[in-house]
Amino acid sequence: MARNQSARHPAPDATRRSERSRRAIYDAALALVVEVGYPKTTIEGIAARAGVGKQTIYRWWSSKADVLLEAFLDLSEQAAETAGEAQADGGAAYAIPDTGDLAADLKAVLRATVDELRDPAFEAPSRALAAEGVVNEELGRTFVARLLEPQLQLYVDRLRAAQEAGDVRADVDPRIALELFVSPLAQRWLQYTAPISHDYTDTLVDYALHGIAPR
Amino acid sequence: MARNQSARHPAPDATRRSERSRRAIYDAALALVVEVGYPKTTIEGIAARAGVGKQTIYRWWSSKADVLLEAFLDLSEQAAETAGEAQADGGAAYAIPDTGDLAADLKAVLRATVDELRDPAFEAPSRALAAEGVVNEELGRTFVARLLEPQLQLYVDRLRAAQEAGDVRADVDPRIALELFVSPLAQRWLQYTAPISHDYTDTLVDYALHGIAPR
Amino acid sequence: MARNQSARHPAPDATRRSERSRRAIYDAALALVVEVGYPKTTIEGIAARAGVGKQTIYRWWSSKADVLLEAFLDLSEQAAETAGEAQADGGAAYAIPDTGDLAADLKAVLRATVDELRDPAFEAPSRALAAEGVVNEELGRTFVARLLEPQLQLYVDRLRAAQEAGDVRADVDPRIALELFVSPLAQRWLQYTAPISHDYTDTLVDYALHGIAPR
Amino acid sequence: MARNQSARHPAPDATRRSERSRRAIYDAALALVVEVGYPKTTIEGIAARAGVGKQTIYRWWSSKADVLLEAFLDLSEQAAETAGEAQADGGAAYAIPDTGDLAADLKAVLRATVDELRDPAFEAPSRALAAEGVVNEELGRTFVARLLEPQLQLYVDRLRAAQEAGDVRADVDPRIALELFVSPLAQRWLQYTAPISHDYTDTLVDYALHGIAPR
DNA sequence: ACTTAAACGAGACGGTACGTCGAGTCTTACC
DNA sequence: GGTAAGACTCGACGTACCGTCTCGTTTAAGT
Repeated sequence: MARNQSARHPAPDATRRSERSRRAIYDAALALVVEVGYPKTTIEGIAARAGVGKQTIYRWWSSKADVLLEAFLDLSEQAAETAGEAQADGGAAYAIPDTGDLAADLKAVLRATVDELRDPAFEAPSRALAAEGVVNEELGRTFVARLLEPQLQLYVDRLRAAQEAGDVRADVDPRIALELFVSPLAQRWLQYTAPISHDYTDTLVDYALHGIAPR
Repeated sequence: MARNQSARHPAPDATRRSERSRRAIYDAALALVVEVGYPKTTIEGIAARAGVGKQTIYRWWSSKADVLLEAFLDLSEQAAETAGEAQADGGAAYAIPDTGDLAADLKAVLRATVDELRDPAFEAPSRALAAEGVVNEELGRTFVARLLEPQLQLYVDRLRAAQEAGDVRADVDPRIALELFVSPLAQRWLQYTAPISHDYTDTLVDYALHGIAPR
Repeated sequence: MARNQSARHPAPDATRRSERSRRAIYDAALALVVEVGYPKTTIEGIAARAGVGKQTIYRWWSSKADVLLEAFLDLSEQAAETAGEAQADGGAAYAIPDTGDLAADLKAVLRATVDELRDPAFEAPSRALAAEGVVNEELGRTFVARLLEPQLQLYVDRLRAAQEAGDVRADVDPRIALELFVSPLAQRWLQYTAPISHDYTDTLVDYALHGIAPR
Repeated sequence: MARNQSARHPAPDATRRSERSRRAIYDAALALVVEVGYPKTTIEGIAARAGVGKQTIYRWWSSKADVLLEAFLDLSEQAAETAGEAQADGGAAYAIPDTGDLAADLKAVLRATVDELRDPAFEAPSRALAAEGVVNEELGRTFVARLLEPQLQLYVDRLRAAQEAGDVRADVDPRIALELFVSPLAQRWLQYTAPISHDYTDTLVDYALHGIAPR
């Protein structure tokens, strides 16, 4: 995304880019999405609030969604760095704890996720990006690759460890397995199909680990 | 949804409504969403294609999303009626077959769902509605209540039957259980997190029934 | 004007016409022109205010200007009848007094005209009709024939009497002569070129009678 | 007129204004008024014909009448410059000739005016503006101040010269005197009360100079 | 008095234009 | 050459009325 190196104009010189403007644009975009919602957030509005010319936005990003995506990635990275042991490779990732009790570890992480999903500063932009991604495949794939997949990979890692510890069957595909508890939460949140809670995610983990058929 | 009896104008007289225009608007809206995509579908475009004045749309619906929602509901109902034993109450519902083999029944239905999700005539509008619903809570809830939940209820029914047959544990909540295989498919489709296939949904059913922990 | 007997529909049956509606339409049209001005007076507005269907207006008149013209003619006739000795032929005409003093008679009538031009109930509709007539030749000619010319004819009559009395030269064309004092007043009023007053019209009469060259 | 510095938007920067667009708008407005008439001339039509966005019109003018007024002023100035000895101050004014024969001078100028009033390129827009001015006092006053009064002033000047030469009585008010021949012509033209011709204006001058009473 | 057809009130309809907003492009002046 | 500012063309918005077209419902003439 971003970086429209398609045959536009001469192609901007990134070394002369104004860091100040970039930050102001990120801040304005995120603030507006929280305050007035994504559909009413406009490029003109972002430019005005950031004290920036419209052209400066069009020079570096290709669309409103693109601006917001980068702003949100930036926000996530900042949050990651702030909140502690950021990973070396710049990923926004914490590892999932491994106390030896898989169920407890998953429940803990999912409870934290539930809490995060309720924080307006995260909810508004991520909802907006998710919505845009549903209808705009390119953005959707970027969103997944840059934000979602790295997080899911943490579950894959934890599940692999569990397989080695014998807590998960060896023939199970971890990438699919994680969806048993992650996707239901995602759908309830995204589509308002039902409320989310700590109890709910606990239940999901239990069902996912042991199935719903009689043992 | 629709029918904004809030203090708009005097409130139109539904008995005088033109059935012809309504149908033409549904057809135009669905066709445009398929052809040019939801964001480029405009009220003016729908009106022009339907051979209808813009005011006729604004008189009966409050937004583009609202038009499309009703158009899609109508389409679903028609499809249900066409395809066979429609329910008495106008519900768009088929029951899930009960051959006695729960796994096989679920796999069959999910395979059919995968196929449907790939039909452009259904995919374009439902994707558009889902996206809009993510960012517009009111529409989202209506979408769920009118379209999604009735379909999910069929799974609830089948799972309850399975509980009585002893194929699902009695302490399992069917409304949550169904999410183990429905939500992962939904998320992959909606967010392009990974490809969908018959094999994939088969696997989901197996994991959901028996869990991922060693038996 | 009015009575569009052109090949429209079957042609309405005037004998069954609702007198009540006609009056209500006249009243509404005149009131709206006074209250909101001619451009903001709409057919829908007149119909609503008169408690009448739009079709009832379109059935009997061909345009907004046409409605107002008849309404104003009706108003003029009423005013004429009310104010005294209406002429036999239904004309809205009083004769100009003939006291033997031409200058005094003309000044008196023009002073009365100045007063009438300041009465909002007359000013608003007649201004509207005059304006429409400037740009719509057909209406303009009707306006002149039905309203203006009958009034000017009174001056012609008075001037002819004056010619017989030797107060006006025999070789003067009365139809042109009257314009020397009527048109300046009309232009000042219509076009706001300068204020109008009794003194002003008195002066006009003096100049017109004796010229501006040295005697 | 124009320049609505009232609390609209931030107020556009006139130095950045596109001269090309302005000219194109003037040309389109005048052409449309001539071709389809004032009522059927629309802002959208002007914009389309001028190859200009609607917003560019709304940015610089407040109404259709305002556009046309400026277009016509511009046309008049151009005509003045083209046709000869334009005044220094940008006034659209020629002096009225002074051959020593007042009657002949006035008749010559009025004959020229009659001819001009028949030129469609002038007639259509000036009729439209006059009509609008009748019903819209603000525009009417601007029309008079910017277009009409400067022309009438020429008559005032000529009449004053005539007073000094002893051809007009000293106690006559030239501003009123000029109306004796100008206003009748104006009214016949504006309101279609009677045809205009060179003979007619000659007669007006004779009547105005010497009056209609016996000498 | 009863019938019946036209006028009537109401208002939905296909349209056109309104005046506004924002998109994305282009130009100007500044640093 | 990047930038703030903002004018530009363009397209869609949602609204107001236009003039036409049904709908029942009066209502007045002719049986």
